[in-house]
Amino acid sequence: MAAKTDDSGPVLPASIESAWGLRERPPKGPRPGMSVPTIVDAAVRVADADGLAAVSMSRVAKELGAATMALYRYVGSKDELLMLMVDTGYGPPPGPPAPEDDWRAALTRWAWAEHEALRQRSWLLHVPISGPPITPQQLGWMEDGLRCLDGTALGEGEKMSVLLLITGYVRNEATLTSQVAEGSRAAGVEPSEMMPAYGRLVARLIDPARFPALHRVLSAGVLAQDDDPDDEFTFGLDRILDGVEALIRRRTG
Amino acid sequence: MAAKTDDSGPVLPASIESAWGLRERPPKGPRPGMSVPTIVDAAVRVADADGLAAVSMSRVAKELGAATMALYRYVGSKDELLMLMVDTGYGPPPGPPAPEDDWRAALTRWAWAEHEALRQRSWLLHVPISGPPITPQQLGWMEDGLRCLDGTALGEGEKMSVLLLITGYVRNEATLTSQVAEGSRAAGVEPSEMMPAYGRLVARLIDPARFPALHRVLSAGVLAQDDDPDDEFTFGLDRILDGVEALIRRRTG
DNA sequence: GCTGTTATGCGTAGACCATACGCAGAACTA
DNA sequence: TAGTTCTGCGTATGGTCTACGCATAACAGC
Repeated sequence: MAAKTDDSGPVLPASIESAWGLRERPPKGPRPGMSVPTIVDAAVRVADADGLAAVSMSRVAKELGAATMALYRYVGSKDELLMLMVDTGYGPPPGPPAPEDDWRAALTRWAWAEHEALRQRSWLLHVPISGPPITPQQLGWMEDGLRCLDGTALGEGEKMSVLLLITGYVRNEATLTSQVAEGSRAAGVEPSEMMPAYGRLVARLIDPARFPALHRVLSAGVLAQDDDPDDEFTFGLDRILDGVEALIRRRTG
Repeated sequence: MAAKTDDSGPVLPASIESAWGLRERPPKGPRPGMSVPTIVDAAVRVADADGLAAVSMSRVAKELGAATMALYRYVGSKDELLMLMVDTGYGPPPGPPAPEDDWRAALTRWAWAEHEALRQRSWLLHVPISGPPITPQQLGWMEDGLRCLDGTALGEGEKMSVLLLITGYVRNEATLTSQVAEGSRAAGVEPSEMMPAYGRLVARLIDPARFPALHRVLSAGVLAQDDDPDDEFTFGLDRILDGVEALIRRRTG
């Protein structure tokens, strides 16, 4: 009752509304010298080049040859800019599933597409997300994911839950992978030597009597050689899809 | 070959080494007026009260009646302090699995324990984690998790992968839940009205022809009533454990 | 063509932030 | 007692976001 909830729901930031094509420009006043997409593209360029930490309002403005405060005519806050950066950073959604794919193949392809987007733009993982997706492309990804489950016997709520489960997994796995990469760059170590070095460090720290299971894992050489991160990704994804498959079979049969 | 890798592996920050009980204090000089645990506790207190964003070096120092720069004698940087905050924020690990529990019950209990820790201290989710765990309690959680899989036919590497899968899921689910809570607080909306409001907003934005699957989900009223977040958590966890169970059966049989 | 309205570009300034550096003094060793 | 070493912390630098307000440009209506 506190907020305006007549039929419009929560208030949408102006820049997001314009991303949906709502809200046309009033004809008065001087022509804008920039546009929201221009600013977002510049911010994405900065993040691509120097990481998310380099994205400051002044840096983005410099990229455009504009003054810092000029940006605030287009985006309401830095957080709003970040949300729009995420939207364009993911890129266009992967498209509907191929007709010859069953739900599992389609969902696998979808997960790999998100994985690839996050691999190319690892700064996406560092953007603090502050709510469910409301930008056009983000919802486009959701749409394409939901379509993968179209033919199945799952309820609509279950489809959504499954998608949430998978996108969460993809994000998480990508986060771990990029942390290894960034850590190795920061420490000046070969990426292939990162996990082995971590294994040696933990082995040196822990007392085998207090950490028997961990000690056993390390003794088995689990972290000693660098595994292909893609194998790790496939492993977890297949476990989850096995679980989803079990549910679908139960609903079908 | 670039870094010092004789037998010590990567260099450990001083405050972390002292958390493991290594590195005793040299006997010279004035007695320290504070200690690392004192500082970390104060920082945790600030985060508990006002969120992670309120944790600045000056705020923590004020909490202790000390000067800002005094903290830097104990922790090398704010990031180091954050790492130590996470270690104590999680609290002690849940302990080894109960003898009467099978792996699935044990792992479920472990996941709920982490879920609960993250629910009580949602600022833990906002700490940018910058690498695999190296602090004592963090590795303690890992140890207790690995023990849940002790009797199974999984390989050591598979146990680690399963644990990574589950802890990632728990974190992800907790993140989503806390975002809803924080969003409702920020918007001044009842938490139970948050997801329905989101559903109405998305329904208003999307064109049913371009987003048919999404439209169908919303029409089915998926977001209309607020589901119990615990049910959502249980759903995803059971899917993952079903997948793990399938793997264990394959390895056993 | 003139006037009023409105939107833009952006300069200034305030309130934070992390942290590099260096100095005064305390507590130990020899 | 002299020398060494470590603590506490004041000062200063360079960065952040953004509130506010002013000059100006472009349109609408008369």
